[in-house]
This record gives sequence, C-alpha cells and structure tokens, in this order.
Amino acid sequence: MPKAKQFNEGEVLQKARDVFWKQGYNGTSMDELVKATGLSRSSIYDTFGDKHGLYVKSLKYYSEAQTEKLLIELPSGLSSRKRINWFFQHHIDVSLTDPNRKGCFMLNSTTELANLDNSINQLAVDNMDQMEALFLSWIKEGQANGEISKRFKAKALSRHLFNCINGLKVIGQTKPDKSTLEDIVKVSLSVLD
Amino acid sequence: MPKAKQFNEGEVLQKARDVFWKQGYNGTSMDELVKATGLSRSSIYDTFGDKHGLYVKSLKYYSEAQTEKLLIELPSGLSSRKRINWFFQHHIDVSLTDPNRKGCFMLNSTTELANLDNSINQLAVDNMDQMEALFLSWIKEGQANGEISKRFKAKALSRHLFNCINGLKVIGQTKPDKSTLEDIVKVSLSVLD
DNA sequence: TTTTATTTGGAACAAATGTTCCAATACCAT
DNA sequence: ATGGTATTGGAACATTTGTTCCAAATAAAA
Repeated sequence: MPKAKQFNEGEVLQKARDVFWKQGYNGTSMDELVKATGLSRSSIYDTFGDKHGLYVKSLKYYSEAQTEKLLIELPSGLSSRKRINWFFQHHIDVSLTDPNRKGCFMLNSTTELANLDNSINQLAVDNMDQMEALFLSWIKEGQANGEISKRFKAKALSRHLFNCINGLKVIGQTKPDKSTLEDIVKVSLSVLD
Repeated sequence: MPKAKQFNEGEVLQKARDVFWKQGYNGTSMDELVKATGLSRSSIYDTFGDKHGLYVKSLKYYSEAQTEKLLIELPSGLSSRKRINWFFQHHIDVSLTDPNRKGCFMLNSTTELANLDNSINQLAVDNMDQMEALFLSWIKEGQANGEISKRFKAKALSRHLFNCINGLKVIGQTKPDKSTLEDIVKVSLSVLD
C-alpha cells in the first residue's frame, strides 16, 4: 500500500558524507546537501531528522565503510608485520592521491566538533578503541611469532600506531609529500623491530 | 589630532583566538566575536577587514604566541634529549588540563580549512616547517654529542617528532588519558635511543 | 577652546541559514 | 482500476548570517 522510498539510503549517505568530509559540518549548508544527494528537503528531514542526524549517520556510514574497505583491500596471507607495513603504505597512497586533500573524516569531525558535541565525541572514542584493538591483535600475533619485538607492551605499541596514523593524516592533508610521509612511517615502524 | 584606538590589538586577537579555537571558523559568528572581544562591529571591520581577516590574524597571533611561550617555559640548561622529553611531557600536561579540550588551534584550522583555503594552508605549512626546523636543530645537537642515535637521519627523526605531536594533539582532544598519552610518548621517543 | 580626524555604537540590510508545512504525486495491495 | 498511505517538491518561515553605513562621541593638536 505505501509508496516505497525512491532512494537508496546508503547512496544518499555516501553523497552526504562526501560533502561533509570536504567542507565540515558547519561549512556545509542544507542547500548543498539537497543538491548533492538529489533528495528534497522533506525527504531528508523525514529520513534523518535534521542536519545533525544526517551528519551522525554519514559519519557512522564512513566508519563502517572504512572497516569494510580495509578487510577487502588488505591482501590476505600477509604476516602481521607485513600487514602493518601495508596498512601504513596504503594510507600514504590515499593521502598522495586525494585531489581534495580531505584527510580523514573521523579526525576532521573530532577536531571540529568533539569538544562541543558528545555524540560525535563518542563516535571518535569508539573509532579509536576499534583501531587500537585491531592493531593490538596484529601486534600480539607478531610478538607471539617473533616478528615483532617484545621490548614494548603490545598495548603501548598499538597506541603508538594509532597515534602515528593520526599524525600521518594531518600531515598528508597539510602537505602531501611522499618522502616526508615515508620518512615518518619508516621511523615510526622501526619500534616494532 | 586623530583619536587613538580604544583597545589593544593583541588583547582583542587573544579573545578572538579563544573563540575560534574552541568553535572553529565556521562555528563562530560575528555576533559572538563582538561579544567576546568587546569591540563594536565597526571597529572589527575597520581594523581587520572582515571575519576571514580576523581569523587569519588570530591564527598568526596564536602561532607566534606559542613560539614565545615555548621559549619562556622551556627550562634552560637541558640537554637536547631532555629538552625533547620536556617538550612532549609539556604537551601531555596541556592536553590533560584543558577543560575545553580545544586541542591545537593550528591543527584544527588545518583540518577545517586547509583544503579549501590557501592562506590557511600556507600558515599550516609554515608552522610545520618551523616545528621541523626546531626539532632538527635539537636532534642534530643530540646526534653530535652522542645523546641521540644516528641510526636515522636527523631530518627523518624531526619529521617523526612532528608527526607524533600531531597525533598526540588529536588523541588528547578525543580522550585525554594520561597513561595512553605516556605510552605513546615513551614508544615514540624510543627511536632516539 | 576650537578644530580635525578617527573611532565607535548600533541601526539597517540583503542574503543565507535550518526547518516546517502542505498539496500533489506515486506506489502498492486490493 | 481504485483507494489509501507514504513520499515528494517546493513554497514559506523565522532566525541568523556577514557586512555596510552613518551620526554621535572622542581624543589630540592648534
């Protein structure tokens, strides 16, 4: 009986995400979101509540899409140490090839809003915990099979890796220079040896 | 003959900087700036041109004030290696004690605007070059007197340090946790040994 | 004191903002 | 087909936005 929605929510979130990612929350108007998504105002408000609701959903969408993309693109069969290398090199490549220099949407959201918006801050904390847990599993594996030094606790190393990725994203946004980013990764990952 | 300005430009920039720092460029209205600075709209426009001009001046003011503050607070007589330790510990302390979790104004400006605003991006690049140069001088000194390992080139190490500071600022803004930040610094600085 | 140049407060403005609302539309089960 | 329900486009709204403008106020020189 009811008319079905004429759009795919995922596709809409993808388009909204791209605008927010590039321009930030406060730098993006509903007008731009209407144009970017192709939806009408009523459909946006009916589906997402308001601008803030759309932003939160876009950010969650981004976070989940990032995780999925990683699992797909990460070559299988790599040792834990090589997996970490690949991960960092991958992020260098992304920084060097994004013509818009958008950086990381989660990081941008954090610096723009986390201190004033609890729901955004919670997403940032969740993301941090998730990334640390991922690194932790890789490092524990590496320390178990002797590929990674046991000089530091796995937890400390995983925090260090997450820290480096954050820095890398900021610097890649400021000045995407190959040799700079590679210097950083080389030194940063040397603590694993 | 002319009437003198009734305000001190530095004090005004300080107040404007604090609002921009906390809320971002697009998150701050002229109305809030009028209230925060105590100036009237005409005085602001007459002195700084427009909102963007005031922002740029506030950011430059921040950058210079940071440099001055560092030179003042940095204990004299420290060896280069200890100076680096102090620097990182100092930034941990700042992150842990800022009730507003504002992070770094320069970094916030970068992630909000650098990809869309060339003048802001230039300030970010200048700041990066300056910080790298500072670290470079410290590291060269340390490598010369044997305090710092020569395993990596001084340039690569200085880039690494700048990278770590950026990460530290983001994580300190996300979740200011002492043991997390200290883990990171301990591992990050271990490459100097 | 008078003159002069500038600053200052605040009114005013047009444009942009986020949001609401409703009539028209369009789908789906009957 | 038809009826009923949800979606949709777009007009409309009240605020808020950044900026301009000018008369009044003010400080310093003459």
